[in-house]
Amino acid sequence: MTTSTNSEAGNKLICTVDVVLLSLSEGQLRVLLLKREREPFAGAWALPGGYVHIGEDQGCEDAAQRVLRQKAGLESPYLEQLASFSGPARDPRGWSVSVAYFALVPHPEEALPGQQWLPVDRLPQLPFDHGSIVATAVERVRSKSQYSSLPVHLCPEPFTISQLHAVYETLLGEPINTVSFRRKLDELAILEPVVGEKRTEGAHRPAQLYRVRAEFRQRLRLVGRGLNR
Amino acid sequence: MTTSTNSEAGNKLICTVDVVLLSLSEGQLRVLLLKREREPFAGAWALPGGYVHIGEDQGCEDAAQRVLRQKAGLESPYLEQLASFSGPARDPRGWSVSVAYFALVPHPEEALPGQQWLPVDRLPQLPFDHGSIVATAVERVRSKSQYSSLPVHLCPEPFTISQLHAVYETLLGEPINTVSFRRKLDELAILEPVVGEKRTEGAHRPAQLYRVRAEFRQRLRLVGRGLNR
DNA sequence: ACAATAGTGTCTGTCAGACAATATACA
DNA sequence: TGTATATTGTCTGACAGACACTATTGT
Repeated sequence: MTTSTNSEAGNKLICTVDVVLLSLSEGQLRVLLLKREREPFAGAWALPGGYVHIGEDQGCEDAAQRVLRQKAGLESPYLEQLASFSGPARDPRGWSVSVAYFALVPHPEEALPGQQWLPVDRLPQLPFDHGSIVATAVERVRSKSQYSSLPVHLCPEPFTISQLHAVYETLLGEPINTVSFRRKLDELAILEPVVGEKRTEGAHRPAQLYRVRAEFRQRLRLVGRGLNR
Repeated sequence: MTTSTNSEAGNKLICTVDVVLLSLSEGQLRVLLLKREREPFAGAWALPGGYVHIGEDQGCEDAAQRVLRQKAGLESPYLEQLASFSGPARDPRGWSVSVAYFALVPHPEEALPGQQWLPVDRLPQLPFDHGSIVATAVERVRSKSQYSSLPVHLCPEPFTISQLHAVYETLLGEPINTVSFRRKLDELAILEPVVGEKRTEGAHRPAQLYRVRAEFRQRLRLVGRGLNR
């Protein structure tokens, strides 16, 4: 067994980024998977990802934004570093480090060819360790939803309080008191009302529309004592 | 400008780990710095860190444990992944990714030669981006202290509730209600009393000694609604 | 008018913080 | 006995959850 030295040829280390792009549709949290065009795992559905381009990227977050732009056509969704995954076996090409990010977007109209939005609770086996990466991201998002404004990034603007309420309930998997929810949103002061109103299907009072205030478009807001659940 | 390709020679990517080892002494949160023996920044005080050894390490966490063992002589403190730091400029040797970890230990008797424990609030300029890494770690630890059992790893066992209380107050920087604190510890059920008792300096009732229950030596315990402050 | 959802006002139980009482050591 | 800190018991204010009431639309 060779005593490993710093970073010599022959035993190259691979460095990639992977992005867990999440969205909400049909009452389910879904993740974007792409059909891989190259080996390894060509033809399999996997997370969007790619090599860090050291001539081009100013950091791994840059690389993640580039991957999102090039492979999912997205410009600047809410993006946050998740964790790094590493080891000799996770990628058949060799010892690898993947810096994983997660991003949240309102659900797009339709998936492009080679794209698929699958419910995170019913995923097939994924290549590499993408299964664990998705699981980690989902856990993080559900956890942060308990005490932050993170989920607003899943709502297409403008949205009603009821819509946002439903989003939180889906993520947390249990009912949230509507009165408390409104109170919290008030305290947080991340939303601003939009002039127009909105009417739902049926015959009832229309709901005020809101959008996220610019200051919180990229930054989160943490709540003092959670949503209290 | 070259269109960057995957990971060809000439433009090698560097992959390292860095560890923010934290401890509490004289009422201050302190970080371990080591005098660098090699370039770059030979002679400067910096975080313990090193290359990932792909022939030896089973992952970056392994590498971090190895660094702690070899450079600080520690066996298995509480260790958690912090974040990854990357970019073309953070390391003069080239485009680099560092997977950073933080670890908590009771303050050791004395620093070995070439080691130094400096207060995190009064650090000099550090090489690389070690200043940001430490800042991120401190923020994470302070934040987690609000709602988890993380700080127990800073107390030399066995310890009294009063000691632990002081640790929390130091980390959070404000007084914590003693009654609430005891109640929370009770709920958490992470501590178990040790047979012997302890007497402090003066003349007063001795305090019960506790240690962390084995189940929580490596895992954290989260509190429902924080320590409520 | 009726149905249905949006939004608000008010009461109640729970829990963190304050305060006070008790416990137990050494001097 | 006196002093100092540990530990426990009890009261109180703040706030989340429940409930009920008002608002506003289409049918």
